Amino acid sequence: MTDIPDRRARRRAETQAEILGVALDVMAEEGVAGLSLATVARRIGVKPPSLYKYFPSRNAVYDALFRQGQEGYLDAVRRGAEPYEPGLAALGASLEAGARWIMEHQVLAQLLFWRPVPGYVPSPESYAPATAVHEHFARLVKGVVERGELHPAAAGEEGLDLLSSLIAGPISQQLSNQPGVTYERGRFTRLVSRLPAILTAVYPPRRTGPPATAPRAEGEARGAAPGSGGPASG
Amino acid sequence: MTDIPDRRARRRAETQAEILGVALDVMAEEGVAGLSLATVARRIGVKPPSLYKYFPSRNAVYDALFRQGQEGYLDAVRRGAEPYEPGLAALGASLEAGARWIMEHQVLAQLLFWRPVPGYVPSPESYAPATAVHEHFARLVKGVVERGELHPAAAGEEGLDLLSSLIAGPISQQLSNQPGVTYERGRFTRLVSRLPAILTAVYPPRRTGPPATAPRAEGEARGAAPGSGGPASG
DNA sequence: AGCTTAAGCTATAGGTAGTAGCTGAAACTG
DNA sequence: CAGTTTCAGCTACTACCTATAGCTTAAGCT
Repeated sequence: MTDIPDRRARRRAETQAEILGVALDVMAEEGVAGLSLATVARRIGVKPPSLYKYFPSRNAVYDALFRQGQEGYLDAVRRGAEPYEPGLAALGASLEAGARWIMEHQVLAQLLFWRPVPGYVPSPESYAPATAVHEHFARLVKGVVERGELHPAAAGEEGLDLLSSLIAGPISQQLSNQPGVTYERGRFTRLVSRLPAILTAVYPPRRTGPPATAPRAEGEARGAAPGSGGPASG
Repeated sequence: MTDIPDRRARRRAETQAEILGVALDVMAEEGVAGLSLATVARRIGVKPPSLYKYFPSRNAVYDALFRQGQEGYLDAVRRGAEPYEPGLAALGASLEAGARWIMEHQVLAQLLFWRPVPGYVPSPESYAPATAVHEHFARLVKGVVERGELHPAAAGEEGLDLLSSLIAGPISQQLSNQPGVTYERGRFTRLVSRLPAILTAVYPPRRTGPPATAPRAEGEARGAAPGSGGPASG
């Protein structure tokens, strides 16, 4: 039974993966910026300098995790949209899938979306999937517009900025005010399901022209709605 | 010329203030979690242990800054609303004033709204103004509702959560994607001025009842508008 | 079987937060 | 004004961290 050709490489990869896993644990306990390689080494049963055989520096560990996170998040938002044909439903599902992934990977999310580690800057390779995420949502919004569910302006630069801000809001609030809570039980995550309606209200798909300009159109405003039940219901 | 009674206390307060100021500088350069008391000591011209005569620990420095920040932010949102009588305009002005304060105090804002420092938890005293901020906005929204500019649901728990998420979105995006940029030149801060219109769209002031429930009310949606100019404009 | 490579180690440098205890001067007090 | 207290600064030290240098040993390739 000849072993797999490069047994060494496999072992090495396994150890690297173990390091990253333990690093995530430590970050969950001590805070993202509180990662200590010495603690990781202690837990996997080696002396601290041995870790440098697998990663050239602490920041390299962060970078590997950053990359893992970007790829996981990209995968999540893609899978979320997959079951649907292009349209508002696909966009909503993708947003929710992303939010769920974030709540299940809160430590990685902090690393991705905030910049909590002094001295660490993502390498271009690790950052690459972030661009893909942006393109993914741009494509989704374009699909929504083409289907006539949103005004074309939604696919413009400002529209995409607004979209990213709309999703960043509940996520950010949830992570900082109720960390450790699941998606279902979050006071802010529940708002994610209302984003499609809000988007529709901001960029209504009117043949009659672009959205109105008056910021305080009293009697005319309507359309966006709480996700379920009456106002202020659970 | 008898000196001011407690000359020592004044000196001491001055030194404490100097420490906090330099600490802010260091945090701006090295990252919020990258504050090093040794660096601060070097800059103000003393040896590191001397700082412990003024603050019992590094976290105490963070806590003093946290408190300063909370008070500054509370002051900003209050002043922002002051010139207006209760209503949507006051709410909008308060949101914008808060956003401006944040962009002018980005380091403090990170300390306040994210939790970037492992091991530091705000003391109850320092956290107190945060509650006041929440009450401030609750009161403002109540005023808007009483003036008939928003549906009463906006003043409910979920409405206030939505409001805080709506403002947290652009702020969070701005801080993490374009830090160091002024309020005026921010790609995301410009969205802040559109929040009142978005709120109006989500909680339209209808006598006919609570906002509609259907999340994808296609033809019916309208009302929320870009702050100025056409869609996707500057 | 022998050679190569890599994974672990110890020792060390240089950085940090924080404590203990000393000293000298500034500021209160009789 | 003199004595006393208080406090701001210091040095020395502990314990921890990241990271490097260089050695040893064993696993794995040829």
